[in-house]
Amino acid sequence: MPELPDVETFRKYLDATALHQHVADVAVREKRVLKDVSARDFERAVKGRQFEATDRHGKYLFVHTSGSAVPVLHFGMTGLLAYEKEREPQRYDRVVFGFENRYSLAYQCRRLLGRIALAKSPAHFVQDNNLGPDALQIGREKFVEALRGAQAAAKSCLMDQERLAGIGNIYSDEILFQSRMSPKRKADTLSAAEAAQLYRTMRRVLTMAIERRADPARMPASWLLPHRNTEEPCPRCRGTIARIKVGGRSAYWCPRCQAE
DNA sequence: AGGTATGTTAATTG
DNA sequence: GCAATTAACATACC
Repeated sequence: MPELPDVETFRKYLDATALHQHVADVAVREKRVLKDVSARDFERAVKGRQFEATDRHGKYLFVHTSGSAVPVLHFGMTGLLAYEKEREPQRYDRVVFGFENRYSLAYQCRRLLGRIALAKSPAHFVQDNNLGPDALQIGREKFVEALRGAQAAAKSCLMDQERLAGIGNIYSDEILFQSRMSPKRKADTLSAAEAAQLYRTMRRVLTMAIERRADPARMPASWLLPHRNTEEPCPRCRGTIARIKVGGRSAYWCPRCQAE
């Protein structure tokens, strides 16, 4: 799940559950999810602190606490948050934050592709990891600039976190589908009008996906996302959805609707 | 058994 | 040296 709309949904979930609470206990159950910090140091940085505010940049969630270090949560392909009272440990719990009210917030990650780090600040983290502007923060001009001159597919550029942060495989497919643009289309062949159109579609798709809590079941039936497989017909023309490899990832698309 | 899956990154290729 | 592609990571499902 975790692309920009999913992470924004996790952020709101954390805000609605764990914000303003004091962390009574931190349990690192799988130290491989920690990036550049030991379990001992991570626990020491967070335990006893209060969760004060959250931020998001691209697919990264920042949790400001009453301490100086900022935990940074990244969800890989299978990460999520679960807040629950007197929660029994579950198999894919990797880090669990326990609060004074006996509830806990578990960071679950089945495939261990997600990571938790400590940053000095979101700005430092963004800089250190060469992240581009957040896909919902970037303006049209900068967006066009970010795609200009790239020989790769526009889809690959949309997913390149150093150009633009937040879009992954599913939402890049959705944006191209709604832009009626082929996933094979090279970025350097886009006209100014097409790039601007892509920008507007990107904003609409991400905004609507957040409103629907990034839940595929809630997305409009006219979107590709709920039919993103080769079994169902294109929701627009009832043609056959195809799958091809673009930049090493599977792109689902409608060859009839999305011109080459 | 082999291929696929919402992500990142190290290694490799051109 | 750079940009772009591929392999590897870990786990589950068809």
